[in-house]
This record gives sequence, C-alpha cells and structure tokens, in this order.
Amino acid sequence: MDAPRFRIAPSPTGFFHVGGARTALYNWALAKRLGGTFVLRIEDTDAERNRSEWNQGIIDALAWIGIHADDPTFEGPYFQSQFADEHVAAAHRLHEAGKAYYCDLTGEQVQERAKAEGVQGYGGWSRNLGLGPGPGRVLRFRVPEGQTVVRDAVRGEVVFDNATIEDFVLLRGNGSPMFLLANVVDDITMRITDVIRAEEHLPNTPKQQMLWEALGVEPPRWGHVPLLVNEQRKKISKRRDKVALESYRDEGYLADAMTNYLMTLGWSPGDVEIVPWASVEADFRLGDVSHSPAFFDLKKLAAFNGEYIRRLSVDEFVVACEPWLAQWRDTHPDAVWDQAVFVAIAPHVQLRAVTLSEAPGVVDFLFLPEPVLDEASLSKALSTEGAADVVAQSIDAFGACEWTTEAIKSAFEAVAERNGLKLGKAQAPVRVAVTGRTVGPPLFESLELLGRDRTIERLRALPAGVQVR
RNA sequence: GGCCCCAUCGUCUAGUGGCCUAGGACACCACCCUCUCAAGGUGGCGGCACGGGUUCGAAUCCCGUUGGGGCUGCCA
Repeated sequence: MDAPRFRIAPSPTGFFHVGGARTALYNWALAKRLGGTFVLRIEDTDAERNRSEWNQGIIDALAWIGIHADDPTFEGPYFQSQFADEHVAAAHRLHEAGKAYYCDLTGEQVQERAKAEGVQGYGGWSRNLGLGPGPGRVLRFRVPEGQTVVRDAVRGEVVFDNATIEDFVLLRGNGSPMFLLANVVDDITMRITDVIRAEEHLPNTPKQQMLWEALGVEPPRWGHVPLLVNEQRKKISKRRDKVALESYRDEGYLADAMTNYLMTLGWSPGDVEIVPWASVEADFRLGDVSHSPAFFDLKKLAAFNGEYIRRLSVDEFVVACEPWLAQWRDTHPDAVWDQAVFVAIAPHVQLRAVTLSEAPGVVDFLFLPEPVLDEASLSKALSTEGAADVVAQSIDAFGACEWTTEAIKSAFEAVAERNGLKLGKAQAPVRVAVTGRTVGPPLFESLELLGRDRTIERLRALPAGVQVR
C-alpha cells in the first residue's frame, strides 16, 4: 500500500482556529506514525486571500504546536486558487460525461419555484433541458439515484439517501468553481488518501464522495472527529469564543501543554493524560476517537499549563518567560532590571504561574523604584490590630539583623511574637508595604533580593500615604 | 421543515455483555502542610437522559422517546 497522504485545509481567516489546530494534530500524529505525508492547503477560491503573506500566521501557528514546514512529513503550503483551471476543467469533464448539466434559474427563481411547488430546495427543474453553457447559467451536478454510503473511520458507515441531496452547484453563473468542487479536485490532484476533519463536514461528505466517483477516482478514507463546543454546547465561533490559537501562545501557554490538551478533546491517551507527544504519536487511533462534542475548557487548559510550567527546569522557565519580561521592560523604562535577581526568584514564580505572561506582574516590585500599591489591600492590611507597631518594629529589626532569608525571618518572627501575632498575620502589612500586594512570592526571600536599604525605605514610606491606626 | 450526528459525574474521559458497589483527570468542598498565595498530601461531593426489548446477566446490543448539536448558499 502506498504511504497515506493526509491534509488540512484551513481557510485564511487571519488566525488559526483551535479546532483546526486539533484536527491538524490528529492528522499530523497519523501521518507521522504511518510514515505518510501531511499536506497543508490553504483554501479560499479568492486568489487575493490566497497570497502567502496573508497566511504566514497559519504557518507560524502550526510551527508553534510542533508542525514544522521544514519537516519531511510536511508538504505545502498549497493555495487553492493555484488550481482554479483544474477545477473548471474537471467541471467541464463532468458536463461532457452527462454527469452535470447547466441550469439558467437564478437563486431567487429557485426559491420562488420551490415555494410554489412546495418542495425543499432545488427541484432539478433543468435536469433534462439539455441547456448549454451561457452567461448566468450555473453548472449543477446530476445526483444519481440510490444511496451513498460513507465509510467513516470514527463513526462507521453513514448511509445517505441520494433523493435527499439536491443537484448542487459546481460552477457559478460567472463560471467560477464552488468550494465543494474545488475541494474535491484539489484532494484528487494532491492524491489525498485520508480526509480527517471536523464533524460539521459530514453532511457534505456524500456530495464529495459522489464527485470523487463521478471523476473516476476512488474516494478517500473519511474520518469525522467531534466538534469543539463552548459552554452553550455550540460550535466554538470567532464571534463569541476565544478561538485563535495565537492568543493562547501570546498569553504564555506552553505549546506542549496546548497540544497535549487539544489531543485529549475527543481522545484519551490512557491512564495518565499528561503525556509526551511521542506517545501520542504512537498511540493515537481514529477508531478510539469519541463521537460526541467536546467542551473546550479553559480551566483544564490552565491546569495542564501549570503542570507543564512546573515540569520545566528553572533555566527553561527563565528562558520561556523572557518574551514577556522583555515586553514589561519596554513598557517600564523606570525599572532597573537585574537578571540575577529574576533568576533567584524564578523558582517561586514558576511554582505559582498558570501562564508565562503572569511573570512580570509578580516580580515587578523587585525592579521598580517603588511598588505599585493597591489601595484596597493596603488599607486592609494596615487596619489590622498591631499593624503599625509591626511595621515600626520591623524597621528596627531589619536594620539590625544579618541580611539573609533565614536571618530576616528570625528577626521578623521575634517582632511577630512580641506583638502576639502569628507569622502569617504579622507579615501582611510588611508584604503590602514592600511588594504592593497581599499575595506573591515568599516574603523573606523577596526581601533578601530587594536589599536592606530598599526594604527599610519602603517600610518608612508607608505611614505617610495611608491611614494607620 | 428535511437530512445527518450525538447522549457515562458540572467538564474531559475510561468502559466494546459478567472484572462496575462505574475508574481517572479538571473544577468544587474539607482537612493536613504552611510567612501570603500557590504547589504538594489526604479525604469528600458527584454520573450511565428516559421507556421498552434481547440476554442467565446490559453503561455496553436493538427499538422508541426526549434532549442537544451540525448541515441544509451562485460562502469557504
């Protein structure tokens, strides 16, 4: 048997859809394991939108999830409009063979007539008129009698009664090819053997299969994978849902976490769901894919991402954070960056991060001349019993102790005890004064990194701006 | 409306006639740990849509009902 050829056929929408990403991953895993080919064909009959510069985003997005254009398994990208002549030629062959016919009814006329005769859609009125081509005339496919059986690798056999399928349009009145035809002709031209795509295409599959057969080619193996839906259980859409793969990349989701999560939507890797791509590639089977729609759950994605972040080495984590740190530096010219300080605090950030983009926001106080004080948490932390005393005494204690995490901690423990407070309670006002927030990385490590002078300076600066009881 | 698909905890899933008193993960709750927040640990809550069959036995097979979704363009 020849090596299988898979394909994905995204349309150029300006971003790459997460649903498309999952389908791409399914195709990629199969192509890899089977030693086949993964073909990327960007589909729009509009030549303008088929320009490569419009679609670099798709290439980049695929590369992000591990599908690299320079991999030998990868072929393309192709652009549908490159093959426009072939689409038209195929349509003409169908006409010559009597498998398609011209129709001079406009869309409006079809609607009127259907209404008048009480039928659904196009009634095949021009079927036997023997019309030739002409301006405004569309070429329609002559749907044969009988049944069309789609053999689907995910769902088994799906039977369609051809009587329920109307004679669909192949060529528009202006002679340009319709998507359905272009799609089939391209698949044939590119010798595609396996069409794995989302379930929304299942109802159109019998039409395509009939086209393959009419064109004298054996149809491909089909596989329709379940839809990705939102909390309303509707197909995720650009309008209402965050569907751009790029937006997740930009927010600091790890590609490995994203690919792993996407694969689990409709498929289960086995006992553990956090698995390396190599095992996905080895284990993924279309026959194991679920039949029902899957909810794209941000919370679970976040959990996957946190897990993947924690599995990074500290060095890897630091490198991974860099784009967001660089962006933060650019927007905070008054900050004095110290890479060694970030590296030192990084393990604590890593343990807490859900996405990489959060990193700057939790370490900013170490590099800014002054912490960004949140008024609400400030007044809350300082209004507690003994807060003012704790702050005042800390200034003295910190001025006298050795400047290591351990020494700072013991010095502060003494202050807390003197005020009859638990450490957790006592640290709150100091934390807010120094970091600007009530939550963040461990306090004493942070203070050590900040330095004695700046710590004391921030504690002293406190009472001036706020009401301290 | 017509055609098609689907139906296990809130969510993603395991389950392919007896291993099911239905397993795991996320979320949620509680407790432990703890300098905040996390992370980690332990435990808990929670499901086979319904009704008929078939069978010694059904989450698993069949039929129906209900519910959800998709498709139904001279869009892609």
